[in-house]
Amino acid sequence: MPELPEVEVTKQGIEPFIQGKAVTGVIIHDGRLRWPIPKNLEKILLGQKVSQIKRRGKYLLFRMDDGHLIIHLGMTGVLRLLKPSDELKKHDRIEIFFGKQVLRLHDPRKFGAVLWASDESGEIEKHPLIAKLGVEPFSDDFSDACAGQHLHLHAKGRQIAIKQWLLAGQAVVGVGNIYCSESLFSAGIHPEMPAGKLTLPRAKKLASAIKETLSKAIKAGGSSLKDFVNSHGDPGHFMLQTKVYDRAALPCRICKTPIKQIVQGQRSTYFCQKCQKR
DNA sequence: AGCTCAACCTGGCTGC
DNA sequence: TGCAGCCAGGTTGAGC
Repeated sequence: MPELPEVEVTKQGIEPFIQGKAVTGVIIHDGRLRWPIPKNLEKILLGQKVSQIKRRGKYLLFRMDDGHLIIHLGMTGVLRLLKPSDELKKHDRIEIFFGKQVLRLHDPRKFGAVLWASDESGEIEKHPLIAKLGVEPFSDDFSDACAGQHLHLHAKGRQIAIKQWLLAGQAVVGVGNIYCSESLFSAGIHPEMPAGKLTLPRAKKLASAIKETLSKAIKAGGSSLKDFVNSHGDPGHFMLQTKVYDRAALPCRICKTPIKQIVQGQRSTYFCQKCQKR
């Protein structure tokens, strides 16, 4: 479920309600996520206040008194703020209490992560999981003025298919599997083109396609995802109509050519052979 | 350094 | 209805 837009919407939905609140308890129901949830997390977090929530790529960074609580939703994670009396669901992995509210991570596939990074261990930007991430798509580092050049420079010399290169997130973060296919379609770029062949004009086009795709999705998430606060319904999978993703053999919305599905780096890619050029 | 690929884990869907 | 097989929004880490 979570690509960057969902993570951003989660952040925006939760932050106003727990900002300034102190942790009053932690219950780990099943800590066997991507990495084990630290067993002493309750001891660490108890009494610490959340001053803000930042998002870096698909990571949520809760700024606490003595460090950062890092949460990643993986493939299937959902984070919601509920009442402690609300019924616990199967696959709820951890609860973090803030007085009369509780933050619950629901994650069937356990690809998510809940970690602690103390201030003593260094700046959060230098944390091993954060340090090598590409630039944020909505930051000054990816402004309309420089985003094209940024992509162009990063892609230089790379032989890897542009789809896999973009998905890897080393140039720009947050372009997951769905929005990767969508952005390449919007930019008219064939997913199998070697990244190094990206010209500056096409890089500029790709950069604006990425930003537009993601911002539309954030808006859609903001309006169609139920709130993350006191919401019992499963938000499920809310995408606006996609242009190519999950549309194998269906007609291209522009030229009617059947959409092709291929596998690249163990992930599905969807594209239009006529609209997208190498 | 760049690239490929297995692995982590559960559930839902398809087809026999 | 049951069961095997395949697929799924992410990311690391091993190995070449």
